[in-house]
Amino acid sequence: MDKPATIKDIARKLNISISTVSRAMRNAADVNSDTKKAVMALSEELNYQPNRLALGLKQKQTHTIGVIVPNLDYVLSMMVRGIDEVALEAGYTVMVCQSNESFGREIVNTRRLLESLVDGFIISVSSETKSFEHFKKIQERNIPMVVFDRVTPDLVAPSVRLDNENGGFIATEHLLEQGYKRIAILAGPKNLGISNSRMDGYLNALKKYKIKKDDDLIIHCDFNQDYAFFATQELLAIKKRPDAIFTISDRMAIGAMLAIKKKGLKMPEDIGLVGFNNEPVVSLVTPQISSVDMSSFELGKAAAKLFIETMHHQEDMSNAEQILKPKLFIRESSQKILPKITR
Amino acid sequence: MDKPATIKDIARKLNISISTVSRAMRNAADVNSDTKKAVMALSEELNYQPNRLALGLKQKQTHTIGVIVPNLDYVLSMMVRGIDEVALEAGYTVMVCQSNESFGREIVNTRRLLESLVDGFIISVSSETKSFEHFKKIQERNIPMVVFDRVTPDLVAPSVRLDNENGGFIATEHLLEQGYKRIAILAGPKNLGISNSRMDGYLNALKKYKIKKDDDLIIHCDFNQDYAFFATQELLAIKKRPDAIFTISDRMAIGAMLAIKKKGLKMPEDIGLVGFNNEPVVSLVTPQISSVDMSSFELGKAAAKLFIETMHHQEDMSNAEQILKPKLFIRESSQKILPKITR
DNA sequence: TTGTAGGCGTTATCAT
DNA sequence: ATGATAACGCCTACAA
Repeated sequence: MDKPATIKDIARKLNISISTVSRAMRNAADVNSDTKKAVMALSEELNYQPNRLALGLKQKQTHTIGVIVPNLDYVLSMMVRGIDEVALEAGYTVMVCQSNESFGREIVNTRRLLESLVDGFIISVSSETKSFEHFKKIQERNIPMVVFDRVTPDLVAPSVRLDNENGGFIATEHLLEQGYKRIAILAGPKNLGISNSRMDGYLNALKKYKIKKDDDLIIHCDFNQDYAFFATQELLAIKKRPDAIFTISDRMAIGAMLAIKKKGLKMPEDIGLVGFNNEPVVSLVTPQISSVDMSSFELGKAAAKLFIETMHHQEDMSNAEQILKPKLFIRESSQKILPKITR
Repeated sequence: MDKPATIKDIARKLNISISTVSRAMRNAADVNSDTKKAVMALSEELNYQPNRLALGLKQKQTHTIGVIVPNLDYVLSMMVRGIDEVALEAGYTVMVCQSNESFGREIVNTRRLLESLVDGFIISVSSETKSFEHFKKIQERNIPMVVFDRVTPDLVAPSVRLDNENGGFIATEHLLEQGYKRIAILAGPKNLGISNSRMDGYLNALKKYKIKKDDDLIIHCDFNQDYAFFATQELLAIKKRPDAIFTISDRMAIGAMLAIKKKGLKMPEDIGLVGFNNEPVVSLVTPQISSVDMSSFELGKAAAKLFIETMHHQEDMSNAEQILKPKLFIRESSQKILPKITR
């Protein structure tokens, strides 16, 4: 009972040829229904399962999509679920690899998946990645590739992402509308497009409201609660401290919140706070934190759909770009002015 | 530049035989260093990458581990990271599939991975799964398989899990020690071993403290915040309401907390609450929720290590069982009696 | 040290 | 309707 049955075994036992069995399996048109039945019965009995490696080797496609993500936090695991959903539907198996935000791991993952002859890639790049040669190798081979979420201009490929600039803008504009004047931003690593875009949105909002940007209020730190905590402590220590903080992730917002509480400041009265991602946790903490929502699950689905389109179209789709609109969820941490009730 | 270079291409260009190239690649002992150099140079130039399918087909092993998990929530994604870590180290690629808590998806995933000739499986079973035939097929083929986290007696295999019974016990005992008398439990689906074990621990603790179990206080509900919310509302509505609740997950604890707050009850004074998993969120909410910790990352690593052992050992390891000890983190939600300060 | 040939499990082409 | 055969990319006896 050890090694799997092959069509060869079936052919031998049935005294017919391999090719007939092969045809019967995929119930091709021109095969006697009796032999077909016999083949089916025996393959059932022997618990036959096709060998995907052989198949892949032969047809040069594996019906597998390689997905590379920097981690599996709340947002990304939702996206992966979305990808999975659509891919499965379309008959693809998904192979998920985590780069762990490491450039090296990303390269290894890419190579392995390439060697495994995946039919294509859906990628969100690691925060450490500054060179894109490993991904360009994919493109040189003409293998379909879609990037999602963390998109970068250095990598020209069909992409699905949030309108991060707009996300940064609406978050900041909201704070301005609430009357906050000195708004700080906790941004991510400098090379990360997602971070820069959100910051651009922040800067545009300031500009619109004719507020000069103050470099003291712009902090780059790791995507991480602890860093955000310390960064916020520093922010709160400067002479003219900010009266609001926009963080480009909820994790960071949590860190900021803790630092604010520790300092004894009240939200939204003393200081406003807006995060990004709208993870469930933000409505569980006190005060509830306002946050920019992207619907991660939908974004994942969109990425997979775009991928499948890319597969089927012959033309170059490298500038297909799908941009989802963010939505701000306003909560206690930033709502200084209560909405008027009109009647 | 389209299709990948093969050793055949290299052989042809170098006017040597395929086997020589093959040997040179894996720098076998008996190959002229000049030809070796030439091969290396050319393979570099052609950007040669071995074809894993061909390799796998030939050697009947793919250096790939199939991992099947019910979802990618906080706990499981930490475990997957642990698995990934160890597997990568050992030269394995990990293929993660989510069953989405669906029996059907689990079967499909298993079949696909089997067809892909993964070298083995590391599995956490879906909550919906009551029949295990699909997994037994793996074992019939003598393919190594380790189950982790969600382990069940219906599936005999090497396993790594938390001592869930003990987890339930220490949580409940803690509540009893704090003076709570009517302790309810929000358990998971009835067929889920992880849930039953935690409940056993709960029952044992009651027994130890000579408290009769009260079926009104034992609720089975989905692993889910909303269900827990409603279940708790019902619990709080009965005439002799519980004065403490133990939930077998933190998600459920959150749901319970919300219901408790809504009812206007105070933790820990009016009612005690203990969760399970010790996810970061429990120390962010107010009050902070006590929770039983399992170190998910370590558990994942242990699972992968056990898997690799299983691979290398010839003997049957099906009753290898590794059980990690849980640890209770006591927080505001259950600490009625403040610890005495001794001097 | 290098080459030849057969085979891994499957499909596809061409016969029959 | 069915069979024989070559091929996919690689490895491995065995032979030279």
